[in-house]
This record gives sequence, structure tokens and C-alpha cells, in this order.
Amino acid sequence: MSPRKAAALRGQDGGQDLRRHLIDTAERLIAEQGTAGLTVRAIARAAGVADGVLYNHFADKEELLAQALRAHVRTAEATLGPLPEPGTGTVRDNLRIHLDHGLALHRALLPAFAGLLAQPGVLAGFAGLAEPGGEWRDRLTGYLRAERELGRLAPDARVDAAAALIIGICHESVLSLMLRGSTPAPLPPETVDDLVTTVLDGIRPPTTA
Amino acid sequence: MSPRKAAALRGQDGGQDLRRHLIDTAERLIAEQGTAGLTVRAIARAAGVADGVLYNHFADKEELLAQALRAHVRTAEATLGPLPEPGTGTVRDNLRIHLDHGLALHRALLPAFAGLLAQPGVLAGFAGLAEPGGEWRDRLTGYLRAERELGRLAPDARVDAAAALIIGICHESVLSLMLRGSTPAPLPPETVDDLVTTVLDGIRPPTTA
DNA sequence: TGCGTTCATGAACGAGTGTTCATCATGGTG
DNA sequence: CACCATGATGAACACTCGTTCATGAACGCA
Repeated sequence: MSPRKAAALRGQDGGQDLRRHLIDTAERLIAEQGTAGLTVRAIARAAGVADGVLYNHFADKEELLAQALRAHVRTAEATLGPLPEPGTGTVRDNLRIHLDHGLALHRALLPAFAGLLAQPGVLAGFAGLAEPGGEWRDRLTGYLRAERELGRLAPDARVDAAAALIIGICHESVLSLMLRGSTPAPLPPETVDDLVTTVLDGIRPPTTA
Repeated sequence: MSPRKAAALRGQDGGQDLRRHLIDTAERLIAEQGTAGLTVRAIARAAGVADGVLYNHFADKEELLAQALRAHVRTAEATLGPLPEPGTGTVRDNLRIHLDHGLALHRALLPAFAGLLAQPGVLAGFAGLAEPGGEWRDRLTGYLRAERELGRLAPDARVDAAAALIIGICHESVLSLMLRGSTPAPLPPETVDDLVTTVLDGIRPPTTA
């Protein structure tokens, strides 16, 4: 890229636009092929700039990757509808919404984070980068507790177990497909219904010995 | 290592012992730190042999890794007790055994395979290398179907959903801890009981609208 | 117009990777 | 004892990685 084109990209604020352009490019590459094997030169080439331009705006590759991953998480969450409030609708429909939400989130995020799973504790190295889907997990657990307190679930309903099962389905659905090398596809609606029904029936404490 | 020591290692069968020694060493390294960042030179150094000795016994690094991963899977499975036969004991106890089995298996195998999750379809490149825990999954599904045919589960029990939930718990338990960078630890027994109870209660089709 | 600052450029560096190959010690065979 | 095939050796090769740096173009300002 010629300096003129770079300057045009940069715009009028002293280089903030190119920084943003690099983050956007890295985010796109992460969404397409994950962080594994993602190279500094590949980002620069995809952005149409020189190899070492990254170091004019970031301390190192890790800082750019952390910014791009954060942007990727925000983008994925922005495409999803709102989670239901406790006390509204039916618990069954709300569980289904949570499950659909979690499935879509994990489908979008797990491949991007797969390359970071390898080294233990690597996520901690990306300061401020939360576990993917962490907020969704917290909201699911909170939702179930709230419904129990509202009396829409049995007083001794096993909400922790129910939450663990729903979270597990999200990981299982995406991870097993990744292990097989396929692109994660949405679960069939009747399968989702079966899962929600099983969890909902099981969440109540046993009434028969 | 001197050629004399290598010859002593090799023994009397023309090099098969060193081949086995390399597989054993790679298996140990995989068990300790996974396949991610595992280098040809690191294996050779750990085995106490020269850098390029691998290529006297394997076509390339991938062939050695596939052998070592296969050995790792066999070792992990060998440390686990037998899975229950349909029609014996209680379904509850048997589900708990399956879940314990699956948890131990995923704890042992997922970290080793994490480095392979990144590139899509990479497992297919390791000819004959099955998805980790694949056999366990098949046996769990078969077990549930058999119990239903034996009449020890309701005729319309949602066995597929139950299997998916149990498999999901295994992935969730290991994967979420890996994302946090911790070493996967066993689930508390009361948590496992809660999960089994929830799945078992939920497996029966709903009796109340 | 001329100056100084900003910052993209792209070649280069050093480290690390998988892999190859000429060399040579070794043990078995005549 | 002399010879040969086996296979371990470790230096070297070609490549990629993240990162650095001297160079010079473009801009705002006087």
C-alpha cells in the first residue's frame, strides 16, 4: 500500500482509523478461521498494509488479538435477541430461548477460542478477556434461581444441575462437531424441544422413590 | 546419546524397541502437556536420542503423534472400570457409572486433543484415530436403548436427549475448566448425584401437562 | 516555501520449526 | 579377522514466526 492510501485510510485523527481497521480485519479473520495459525503477516496482508504496521498501534500481537477477540464476542452477542425476564412467559419457552441463545453463542465463539484452549491459563494472559459465554452462563443460573423464588419452579428444584445440563449441551453440540471437523450446524428444533423437556421434567425433585 | 546406549535401548529386534520408546515418550509428554507446542526436538530430547532419529521409524511427526495419541487413548481407557450391562443393577447406579466413566475419560483425553481442535478436520488427517470417547458415547446410547427395550425405562423415554445431556456434562466439566486455565478436577459426588437424578427424572415423558 | 513531526514501509534479524543427509560406530555374518 | 548392512548421530537446510529499525513520504504550520 502506498503511503497516500494509508493516509487516506488513516483519515484525520492521527492514526486511530488504521488501528480500528487492523482490529476489524483481525476480527474478520478470527470469525472465518479462528485464532489458530493466525499470523501477524496474514492480518497485515488482509488489511492491505505493510508487515510491521501492527507495532505502530499495539505493543505486540497478543494485544491486537485480545482487542479483536473482545470485538468478536461483542459482535456475536449483538446478533442475539434479549434473554427472557423471570416471571414472564412460560418457563419452558424461556428455557428454550436460553438454550438457543447459548447454542448460537458457543457456535460463534468456541471455534475462535479453540486455538487458545491448548496452553493452560492462556485466557488469563489476555487481560480483561472474559470466558466466552460467561455472561450468558451467569444469566442462565440467575434466571433459574429467580423463577424458583417466584414459585414457578419447585422450592427444591435442582436449578444448578439444570443449568449445568443446558450449558453442557452447548459445549457438546459445538465441541463434538469440531472434533469431527465439521462446521457446527444448528440443532434440529425437535432435538432442542426434547432437550428442554428432559431438563424441565428432571428439574423437579423426585416424587417417587 | 552414544550409539552404544542407543543399541542397548534398541535391544535385539532391529529397532522396534526404539520405535516403541519414542511412542512411549511422546505419549508421556502428551499426557503431561498436550499436543499443543509439542516439538519433534522436545520428544527426541525427552527420549534421550538425537534430533532426527524420529525419521528412522516414522514417515513424519504426524505419524508418531497419531501413534502416541492412540496409545494415550488406550491407556486412559485401561485405567477405567467396565461399563455396566443392561438389565443388571439399577438404572440409576448404571447411569452414575457411565457418567463417572465419561468424566474420567474426558478429563484424560480432552487436554491432549485441545491442540488438534484448532484446525478443522485435523483429526481426519490422523488415519484411524477415533474421536476421543467415541466408543464410550456409543456404549452409553446403546445402554439406554437396551434398558428401554427391557422395560426398565418408559417405552417412550427420551433416551437420545438423556445421552446428549450426559455427554454434555462431560464436555462442560472439562472444557470450562480448561478455558479458565485450571487443571480439570473431579466433580463433587453430590453434584454428580444431582445430575444423574435430574437426567433420570427427566428421561421419562411428561405425565402432567 | 521550508521545517519538524508523524507514521507507513519493507527489508532484515534471531529464534524456532519440520525435515534431510553425509558420517560413522555397532553387531552380525562369512 | 574382515566385511557389510543397520541405524543413531547432529549439523545443516529451507521455511515461518514475531519483532525491529533505518528510510522516506505526507501533513500541519509558519
